[in-house]
Amino acid sequence: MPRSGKEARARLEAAALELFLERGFDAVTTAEIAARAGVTERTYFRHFPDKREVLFDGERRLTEWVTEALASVPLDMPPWPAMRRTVDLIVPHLEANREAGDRLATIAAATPALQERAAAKEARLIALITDLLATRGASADEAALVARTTWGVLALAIRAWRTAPNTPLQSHVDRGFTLLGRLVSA
Amino acid sequence: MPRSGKEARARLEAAALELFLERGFDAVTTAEIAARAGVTERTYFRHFPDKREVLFDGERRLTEWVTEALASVPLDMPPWPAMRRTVDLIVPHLEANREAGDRLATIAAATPALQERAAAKEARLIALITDLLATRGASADEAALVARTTWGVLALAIRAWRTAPNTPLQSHVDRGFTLLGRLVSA
DNA sequence: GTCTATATCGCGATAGAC
DNA sequence: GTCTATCGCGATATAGAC
Repeated sequence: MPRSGKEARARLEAAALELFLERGFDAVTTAEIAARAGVTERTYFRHFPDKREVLFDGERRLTEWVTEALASVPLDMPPWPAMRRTVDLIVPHLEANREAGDRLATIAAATPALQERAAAKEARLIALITDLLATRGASADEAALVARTTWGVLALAIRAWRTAPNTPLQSHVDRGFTLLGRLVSA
Repeated sequence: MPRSGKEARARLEAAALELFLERGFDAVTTAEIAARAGVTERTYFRHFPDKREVLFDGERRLTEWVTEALASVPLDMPPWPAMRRTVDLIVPHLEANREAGDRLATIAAATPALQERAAAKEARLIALITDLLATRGASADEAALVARTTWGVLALAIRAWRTAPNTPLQSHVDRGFTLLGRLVSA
């Protein structure tokens, strides 16, 4: 049992995932997660602020992808095309991590508390994108609108992708933007 | 102390609002809310499933407004214009209930747990709108996209309205849709 | 690491309202 | 009288303080 923080954290994540999939989120206690990971409950709460957060480390990576992707887009590109390109750059990451996303979706589907947390994470991510776009020179309104709308298309595409898994995510994304364009201009 | 459930519930809401504004959400216990309302803590939890929910009765009215507004829009109107009209119909309600919204925003601003709940409520409302639009004949994708996007514009307009209170909400809404149109078609 | 506050929920009994 | 809201008591788990 390595005491090194990183490994304990990883074991906690794995233990939580197993237990949640076995019994469902509500039927598992933090004490049980800690026990299966071979640490004390106290240690659990040193790594994660609450019972839900152990499931959302993937979300951290998502924000990194977004930040990096947007940073790689030329500064003279206006907000909307910049975000379209950012979405395109994130898609491969999402495709490569499909299973993690599906697992989370499965567990969260039965747990309102996790849906809340997920909604909050998405809101925070949109706020981050808004800030990044504003830094690139967009007005506050424009930044907020572009962030919300483009991310909305991506979120929608991901959902469609879950029900139609054989179509590449990028196709769902493209279809979403096309549809949006048709709707708004009509 | 009347036994009628409605009054107890109303007293609980009022008591919670007062206490949260006095001391902040985290510094108030459910026992204190119940005490000020003249009931037991157990009774609190019979009316509200958790400590946060007591603040979100207004949200229930919001969903009613949305449902009614959309129901009043002719069925042969396509989803996007139908939602634009729906938003216009909701705006007066929002303007009439500005104070309640401001109060909630004030309390929630300092409380991540309430921001989570608010994000979740918004997600549920968007899901409701999606369903309503689908019932009117929109495809699943179209319904979801229209719901998310139009509500996004409204949410944004409300935020702008809070910082620029002298401009009518409707102007913020119109500005949002105009800006969106410019962005998407560019 | 231990200790504790407090949110949340189950159950049986009671008491207004109709 | 029947309902349903409320009470009183108790149990457990999360989360934070010391």
